Amino acid sequence: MAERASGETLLFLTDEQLRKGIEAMFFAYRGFTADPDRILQGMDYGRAHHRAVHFIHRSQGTTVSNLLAILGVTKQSLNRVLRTLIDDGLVRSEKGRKDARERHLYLTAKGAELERALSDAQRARMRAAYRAAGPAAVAGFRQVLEAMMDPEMRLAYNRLKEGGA
Amino acid sequence: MAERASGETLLFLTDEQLRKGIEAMFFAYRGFTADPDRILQGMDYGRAHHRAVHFIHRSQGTTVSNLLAILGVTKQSLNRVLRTLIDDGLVRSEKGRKDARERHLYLTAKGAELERALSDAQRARMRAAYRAAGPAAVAGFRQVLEAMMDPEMRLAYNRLKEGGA
DNA sequence: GAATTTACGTCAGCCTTGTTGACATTCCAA
DNA sequence: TTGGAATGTCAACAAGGCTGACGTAAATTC
Repeated sequence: MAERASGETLLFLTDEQLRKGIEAMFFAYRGFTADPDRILQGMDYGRAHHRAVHFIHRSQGTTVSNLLAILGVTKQSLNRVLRTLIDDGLVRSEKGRKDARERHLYLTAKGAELERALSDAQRARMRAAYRAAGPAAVAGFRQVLEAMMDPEMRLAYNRLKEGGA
Repeated sequence: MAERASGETLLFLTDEQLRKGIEAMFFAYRGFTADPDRILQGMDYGRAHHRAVHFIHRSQGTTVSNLLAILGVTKQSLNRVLRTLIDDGLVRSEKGRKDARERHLYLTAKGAELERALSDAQRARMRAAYRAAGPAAVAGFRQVLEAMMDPEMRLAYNRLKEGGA
């Protein structure tokens, strides 16, 4: 607790400590997805739809290939999800003006409504966890998570962070 | 940064801050699973096998129903995974002595070998992240994750923590 | 202007991992 | 002895990944 946080000192990390962290990630991620999953079940949508809706909301007008890079799935997989969202009127797809090959994606009012329901639920849990742990813990939480990402994902993450409204 | 960590003060948490946390979880979890996934691909196993092997290693001699509770899947789903692991000689299943309905699960030498390969990879990433972030951040990381779990999962997590070698 | 590349959509088929429902067995406990 | 718990297993299905192949339109390059 009283040590330097700047990582110059090589920490002694036992396998035990690391294993606890691994299991914490596992169980916490379950909680992290539980509330949106509950909302989605019963609708014809799943976690994949949630992810698409989240990132389209985040970056209105983003292109398909950009979304592909962020989500890290194949275009066939994304397309299946996107098609249902478009057919159901949650997402609008627009030909690019500058480059007409690109499709720009937007949430419709209906899509924004679902996004709000999902993110409200997820934020509520995150808020409760943040409050329970306190601001210093939150800072550490974010630091460790960022350090755990693959470099490309860290880039994507930071691009999103900046772009934030 | 200079505030109390004990949660008495109600924090002001913007949707922006919370969203960043949500996205950090998403991208970090991808990194978290990436290395074991890479090892598993090519073998006949997947992430579900990893989880089973991990928790059997963790609690040698655990029963099927205990594993079921920890993993949060149906017995049919777990059984499929378990059967291949047993058939391939990675896991040994033993009738209980006290209660012969129960099956106690153990890793064989071969199973322990796979477990080691997987957890070495996962620990390496976790270790790097912990070192990069520093000990104070690590404490916060764990606090927030624990606060994010569902209560039953937190119980399971804590039971495992105590049981640790 | 022709050839190539890029962005996207789509069809078909496969795999893993989750689900529900039904049923059999074994065995503990009241 | 009888009900319920712990387990195994069969069948069927769905979500959401994947690969491979093909088509089209538009941009870019030669």
